[in-house]
Amino acid sequence: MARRVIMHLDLDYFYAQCEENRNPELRGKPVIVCVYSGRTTDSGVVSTSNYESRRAGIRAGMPIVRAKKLLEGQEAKFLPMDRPYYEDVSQRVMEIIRTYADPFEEVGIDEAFLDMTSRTRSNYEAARSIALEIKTQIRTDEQLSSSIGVAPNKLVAKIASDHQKPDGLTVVKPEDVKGFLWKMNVGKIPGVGKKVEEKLSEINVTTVEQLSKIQPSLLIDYFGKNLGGYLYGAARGEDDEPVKDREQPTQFSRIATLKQDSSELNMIFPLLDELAGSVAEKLKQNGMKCKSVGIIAILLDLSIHSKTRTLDKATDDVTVIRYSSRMLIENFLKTTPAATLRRFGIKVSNLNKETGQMDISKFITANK
DNA sequence: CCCTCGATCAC
DNA sequence: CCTCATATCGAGGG
Repeated sequence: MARRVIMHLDLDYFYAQCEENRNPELRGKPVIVCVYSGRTTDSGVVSTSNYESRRAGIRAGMPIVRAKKLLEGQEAKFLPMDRPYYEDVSQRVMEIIRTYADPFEEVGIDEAFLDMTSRTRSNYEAARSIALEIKTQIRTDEQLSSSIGVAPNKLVAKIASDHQKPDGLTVVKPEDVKGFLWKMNVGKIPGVGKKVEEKLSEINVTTVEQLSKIQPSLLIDYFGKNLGGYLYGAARGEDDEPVKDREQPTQFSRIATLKQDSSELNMIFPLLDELAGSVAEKLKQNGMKCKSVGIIAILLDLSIHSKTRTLDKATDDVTVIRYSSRMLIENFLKTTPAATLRRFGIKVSNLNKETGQMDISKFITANK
């Protein structure tokens, strides 16, 4: 197997950039795309903001109220998220870049991995010029800036695309991987979030270099076989994950915030019905059926609880989803008397495309 | 092996 | 002050 050339592409401040394109008046001003929860006029959080906003300290996940304070006196634009619109734009961009790679893997709405090995015959300079070509085409066709990382694997490519943003291009050749990662904070490693970072700092590991000095047995003890093994390789810039062509989604979920905290079924049911309709529609759009239906309850203290039930028969019927969800939340409230809900959600999983799918798996099982 | 549930990540 | 969507893993129970 030839040494791989993997590319990771990330559309810069995607939602906010889409909004700037839709309304060029916004350019140059702080633009903040928000998820409004609908409780009070400004309840909710920041989803994405442009760089004018980030300069003022705005970050994703920040309460809208706080963002407004940071931008007091400035002509900032706070906009509600318009997911369908961004999905349209995303789809067009993905169609463009898909043509550049053999295996191509969409990751979320604004990211993708491309395996460029065969197209570049493992040549990094060839990869660099294709990366520039891709960036140019996305800018020309969709007026979007993007950042690209090129490296020997997905792990390093992803870190590289994040390295110089916005409008960046970072190429990390195999011989440069160590130097590139060495001084980085472990938090830069995908999969290392707040919790893992905290746990690592307990054993005095904050940089990739320090992580690379830890015995694999200790990492596995600490994080389990899977994550421990991954971290051991990650510290060395090693990662074997293949770029895989997009598979079918395995779950759909919808979650929303109640207008008022409540533990009353009558208050929850209208929202439940709406969510059930939404996931059922999503199933039908995709020509899929679900074998499991679940609910998600987020309580006053923001603790998250979930209940799932597997059905006898796969369905895309809104009534089945509605009644399964009703039963699950009813049961949850019965068995958790103190529970007061802040948010509520429905998740369908165990998705199948074909109706005959079950028979095939039975056939395989029977023949083992 | 399958199911359920909570935790974590990261968008 | 605290949104929303998806994937993955480990543990526990069967």
